[in-house]
Amino acid sequence: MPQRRLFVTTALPYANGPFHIGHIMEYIQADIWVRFQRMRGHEVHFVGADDAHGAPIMLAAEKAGQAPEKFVAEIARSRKQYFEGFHIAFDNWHSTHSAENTELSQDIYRRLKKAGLVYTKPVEQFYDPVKGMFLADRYIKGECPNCGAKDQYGDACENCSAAYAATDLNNPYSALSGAAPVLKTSEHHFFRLSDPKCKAFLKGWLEQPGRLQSQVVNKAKEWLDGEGDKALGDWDISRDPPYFGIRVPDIEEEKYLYVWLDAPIGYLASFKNYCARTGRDFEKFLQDPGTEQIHFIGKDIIYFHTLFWPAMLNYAGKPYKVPNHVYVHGFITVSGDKMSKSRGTGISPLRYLELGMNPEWLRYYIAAKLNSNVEDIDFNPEDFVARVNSDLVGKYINIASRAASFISKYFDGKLHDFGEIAAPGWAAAVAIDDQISAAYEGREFGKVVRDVMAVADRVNQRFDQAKPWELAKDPPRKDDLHRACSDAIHAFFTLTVYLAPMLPATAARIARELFGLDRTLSFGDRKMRASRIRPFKHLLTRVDEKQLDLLFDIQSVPQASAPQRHAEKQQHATKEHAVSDAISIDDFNKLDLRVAKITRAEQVEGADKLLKLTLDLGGSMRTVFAGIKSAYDPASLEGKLAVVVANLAPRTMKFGVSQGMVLAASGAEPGIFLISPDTGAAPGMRVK
RNA sequence: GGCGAAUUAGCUCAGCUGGUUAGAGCAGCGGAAUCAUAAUCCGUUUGUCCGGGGUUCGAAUCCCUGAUUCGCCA
Repeated sequence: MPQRRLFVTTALPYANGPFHIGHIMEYIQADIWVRFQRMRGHEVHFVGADDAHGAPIMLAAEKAGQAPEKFVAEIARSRKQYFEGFHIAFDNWHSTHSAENTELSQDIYRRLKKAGLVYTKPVEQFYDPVKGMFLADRYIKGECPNCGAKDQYGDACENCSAAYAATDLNNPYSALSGAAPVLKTSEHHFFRLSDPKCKAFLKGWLEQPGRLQSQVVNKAKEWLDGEGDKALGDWDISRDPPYFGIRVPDIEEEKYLYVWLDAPIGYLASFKNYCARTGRDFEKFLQDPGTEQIHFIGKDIIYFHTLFWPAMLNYAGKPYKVPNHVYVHGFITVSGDKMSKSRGTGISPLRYLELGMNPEWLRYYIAAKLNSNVEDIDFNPEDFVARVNSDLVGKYINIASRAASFISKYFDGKLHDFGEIAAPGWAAAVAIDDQISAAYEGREFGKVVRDVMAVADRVNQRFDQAKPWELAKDPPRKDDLHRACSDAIHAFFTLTVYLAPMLPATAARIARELFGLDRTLSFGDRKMRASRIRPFKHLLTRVDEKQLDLLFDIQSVPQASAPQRHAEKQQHATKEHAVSDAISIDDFNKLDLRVAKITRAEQVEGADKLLKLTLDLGGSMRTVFAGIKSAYDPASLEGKLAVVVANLAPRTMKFGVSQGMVLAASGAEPGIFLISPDTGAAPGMRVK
């Protein structure tokens, strides 16, 4: 199989807020695909960036009392914790507000102009005389010209659902300043998308077999082939100041490129930044005919990615290349409801992590529901619990769990060598390799999951039929025991290879800790049969339904600013107590750190940061106040293990005496994370 | 209002270009087992394949029509 060179991106998130579950779903989808391609030995470069420009960000920054540069930089800083938290392995993360993007965007603009596809014409638009800026439709309100309803937006009436132009509104006013807008004319730059050669190119591009999903082709052709007032129009690509964006080059007047022009160019900017960082030749790479440029996007931005984007790239010419594929996914709903930030529904990815929920549960669940269609998928809590607990833990992990103990106990970890013989469980697993591979390639992750679980079922069945627990009591049949258990372990390894793109961390642990493999898994490993294993350790816990209750308990979602404040305070506290110079072991030994079990956790009346914890230190009980209210719901803490500084002098606080301190991690980014001992630790144990 | 997509067991979903009595997992029910993180195994129930027409020897699958939901456009 020839090696492929893949340049893969995910849609650029708008830098005006934190990630929501929809972003995470897209990243998980792309990441799984990318990891699979890497396991097949292909060369993959996977990049993303923040989409930092445009009026909404400019206004949001203004509202926050910040320069837009600073505003988007802060958003950018918050991204890392999501990628690390959900094992999303971008090679590079950049921003459209960057030198690379300015250079590339202006370059592409110039080339389009040179190709005769850019022209200017005057546009009359509402202007806010107080703010001193032109107003997009969404910033204009007024009375509906049809039914007279008040406070309607400039595009459609929420009351009678009539559609109209902003200029049709009666008594219009600016949603920003309240001032009556005036009509004002300015010169705008347009991209001649309606040019016949442009449309002909797009038609050819769209219809290239295998390039796009058929549903996407149909949608795009609807726009492309529109007639009359639905005909494809030219694209307004400039904005007047004030605007946070990239200057239109080579003109005297101050004008900016529309954010949607420079946004997709951010894919290339991020990649260029990455090339510079890793010593690659950006232009050479793009021009290599073998390079495949692939974009993962959501269905809401098909328009931009199937019309504007390929046309821009095509007419900009070399070194730019048109996308090879645009892979579109649907939205994620939660219990059937459309996600809505304003209503506070949906799942907060950060909260998911803060609750200590395993990111691979979510990766697996999303994978199990994804296919190659543009369909919405639903996050259903009961379904989530069932899939993770039954499939992942009950079927798949259980194979290793039940077979490994015999191997360790009776065979000193050595596995049976089947030689040329294809043991049945392992053979069944290896036999589906082509369909697994094809399903991954075609983004049919749900099929991967179904196929893998079908084999897991069969392996469990065989294991039951062999009755190893009886064989173990019958010394003459020890060889049968060895075969049955070894076959199960071999099959388990093959299934682990198949699931590795979805469960990268668990697969890596299995490879390392169970099979002693000190390298990353490749798809070629599917046929490998190890000669021995190490003792089995707990691999994956089950989902506790209580965690889901907390995940959906909107009331207790930490306010965005609260963790931040706390983190600042923590840093402060660290400074106060910091031992800046090296310390001796004796100094360290002064600390009496103990494992403690949180037996009770309660809200403290009147305290906005504290929770009152009752700790079991293995015999003695303590009361400790911890400043973790912003990050933890009391109910989620009960029963958990923590680490406590047991010999800290008691301190009288407003709400009582605190007899120690619970250790937690926090950094510049929001979030507080309790330090918890690994499974097996018991209350009272000393931590050293 | 126009165009398009979706609608299959309690839940989540498979069912490719029409072909025998419509499938899986989970949940439910009855049993077995006790190696395994109460996991596993065996057996078993459930469907007007959204409604109604039509094409066909034969339709969940094609056509028409209605309902609901969701998009895109106006």
